[in-house]
Order: sequence, then C-alpha cells, then structure tokens
Amino acid sequence: MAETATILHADLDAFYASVEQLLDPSLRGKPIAVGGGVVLAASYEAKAFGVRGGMPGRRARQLCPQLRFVGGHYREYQRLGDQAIDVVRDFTPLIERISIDEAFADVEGSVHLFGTPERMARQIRRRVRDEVGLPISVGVARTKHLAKIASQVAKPDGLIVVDPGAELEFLHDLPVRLMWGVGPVTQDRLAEMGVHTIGQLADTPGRALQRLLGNAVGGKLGALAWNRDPREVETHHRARSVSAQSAMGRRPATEDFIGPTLRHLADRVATRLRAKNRAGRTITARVRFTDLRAVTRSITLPAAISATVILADVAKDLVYAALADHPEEREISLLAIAVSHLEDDAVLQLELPFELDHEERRPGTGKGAARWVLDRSVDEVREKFGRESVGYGSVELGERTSIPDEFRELAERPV
DNA sequence: TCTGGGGTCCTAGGACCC
DNA sequence: TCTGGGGTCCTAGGACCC
Repeated sequence: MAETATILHADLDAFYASVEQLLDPSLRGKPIAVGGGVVLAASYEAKAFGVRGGMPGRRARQLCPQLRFVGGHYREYQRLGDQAIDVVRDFTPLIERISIDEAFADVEGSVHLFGTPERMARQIRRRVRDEVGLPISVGVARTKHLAKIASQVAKPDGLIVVDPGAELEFLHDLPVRLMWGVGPVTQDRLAEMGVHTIGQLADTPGRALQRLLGNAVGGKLGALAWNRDPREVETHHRARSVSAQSAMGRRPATEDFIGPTLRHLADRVATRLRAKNRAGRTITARVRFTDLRAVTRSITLPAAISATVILADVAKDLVYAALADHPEEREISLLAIAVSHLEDDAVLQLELPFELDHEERRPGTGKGAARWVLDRSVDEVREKFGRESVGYGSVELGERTSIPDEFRELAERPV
C-alpha cells in the first residue's frame, strides 16, 4: 500500500453568497441569499435557518423572514472563482476543475517542493483567505472521492486530511448521502434496506446493492465503500453535449411564443458550438409542462450540424412532436435544446450531404451550407460589436429572458 | 412546495444486422 | 418456416452533479 493521501479537493464555501459578503461588508454575518425565484446560494447565517440552495425563494423567506436577497455580481463570481483556483494551481498543474468554485488537485509530484499535502492545503486555505478574501474548505485523501467527502465534512472553512490507514474509520459513521452519486432517491432506497451510514453500506453485499440500485450505481457504491475508487485527476476533458434552456413560468403552448424561444435557445447553443469548431448529430428538445413533468424528443441526424436556423428548425419539429403526444397540455413551463454526439471540425458542414429543407435536396449546395456561412458572419459581427448587435429570438422576445447571460455563462462548461 | 441553468451517466426497449 | 444469439445504434426517461 504505497499510495498516500495526495489528492486535494478544494471547495469555496457558500460561494456566491460569500462573494456578496466580500463586496459589501454590511452583509457580513447576516443571512443572505443569492437569487430570487430560487435560491442559488445561501450564506451560512441563512443556512442556520434551514435555507438551502435550490429552494424556492418564497419558502426561504418563510424560514428566515429577515433573509436578504442580493446578487448580480456575476462577473465577480467568475473572476474570484478563477483567482481562487489559480492559487491551487500554484502548487500543481494537475488540476481538474469541476465547477466555478471547486477543483481536484494531485499534489504527489509537488511534495518535494512544498512539503506534505497537509501543509499545501493549509497554505492554499490561507492564501485564498488573504489574497482573494474568501473561505475555502479542503479535503485531502488517497482518492478523489474520499477527498471530496472530506472537504464536505470539513465545511465550513475547514481542512480534513484522511490518512490511508484511517479511511474506514473516517467513513464509518458518515451518512450515505455524502457519497458522490447518492441523491435523494438512492438515499431513500438504501434507507429502506436499513442502510443509513457508509459503514452500513460497506457491510451490505455488493450483489444486494446491484439488485436494488442497478449495476452502475450499486457497483460504484460497493467500490467506494471498499475504497477501490479511481484517483486520476483529469486535467482536461471535452464536452459531450451543449444545451440551453429557458424556464418561463406558465405560457400558452403557441407558436408565437415557442418559435422565438427556440430560435433564441438554438442561437446560444449553436454559437457556442461554432466558436469551438464543433457540431453535433443528436438534437434533443425538452418540454416541461406546468406540473413540472417533462418530456423529451430527440433525433440523430446523418451528419453533424451547428447552424442556428437548422438547429432551431429541428428543435421545433421535436417540440411539436412532443406536444402532439400530449394534446391535453395547453401550457408549458420550460423549453430546452441540447446537442450531443459532438464532432470536431464543423467546416465539414460546407459539404453537408443532407438537407432539412424540403425544397433543397442536392448535396452541399443547399441552404444548410448557406446558413452556416451566414452564421459565421453573424459570429464575427458579434465578436466586434457585442452579442446584442445581432439577435435571433432575444429581440423578438423583447428581452424577457429572466436570467442574465452573464449568469448563464457561469454554468457553461468549456465545449 | 411547485424551482434556474448547464451538464454527465445509466437503463431499458426496439430496430436492425450478421 | 417463426427460430437462436449477439452486437450496435437509437430513443425516452431518470438520477445525479454543481
């Protein structure tokens, strides 16, 4: 057992809320929430009242009447998140960033430079506090999964090092919910078996877990419970899909609303694809009804696309197919478009061998190619004059999009 | 109690091929 | 004539992550 605890998981605490408290000192020590209709992040003072991320704003106000809703400094979130992760990067280039506010690091090769992983973790925490101004928790362990659990347990503003010899002891009494991959549903299923802690999980036969949870989840949990999960930090991986969605409260399922919304969503997705010379073969549209049930329709095309109008057209067909299967639904609450089966080199589109336009069937000469060329010129104009200079659906929608683009970009992962 | 947005992975059934 | 097995791809839904 030569393996040592050299994987770090660094996770900024209550990130958006902490940034707001950093920018406005009068908010420090007070219960605040970032968001509006839904809580995107809650300060620890708010969490003490039971306020949680993802919670409807109304519910949060009930739990904590003095709760203050703040936010809007999206650019600062990005900047400060980057700055904090860059501190970690000073200790190793082996960084796997999972989101704006957390990252794994493999510091095995840095020990001779900076000392023990624990020492590095302490320095990271101090420097992020001093140089960025934000609290960050760090877990150190032999594997990614363990390090992640350790950082969760360390919160808020803490550090936990799990020595390889103390892993089982550390995990034994922790709730299964702390494990990556165990959400509310799996937690309930395990509870029905009388399994509440990771220790109890480790005592459960792997076969029973797989029967109850399926091969993937059951096998994974078994592997983790016995400490056999992988430790590789992946420094770069490519996106497997690109998507955009728009929640709309309650809207009639009519063309005057669906058409512009889909063009707007297709524009966002296709622009991101083209920016990285990528295109996708599988188009998925999602429609959510007012009772929050959602249906999806997808199609896999013979060739990859990244042209905005084609994507919008395909998505529209899919949305209407979904609506046709649910004629009783007169209103919708969300539309989404996703593109997957991504391929490189969208230039191939110029020789697009198929056509979605019924009037054009000859290879490579149809509107598909023409539209792609048009899109590229739109992209260029936007690069020079800003995104608002040329619009698809957003103009028609009259800027009714509730979430600012700056916020959307925080959630986007590199294509 | 009715809630955003961007993602990943898994499962199950059916079509199709050999 | 209605019978086996295996592999791959597609589609729809779902759980989960931040």
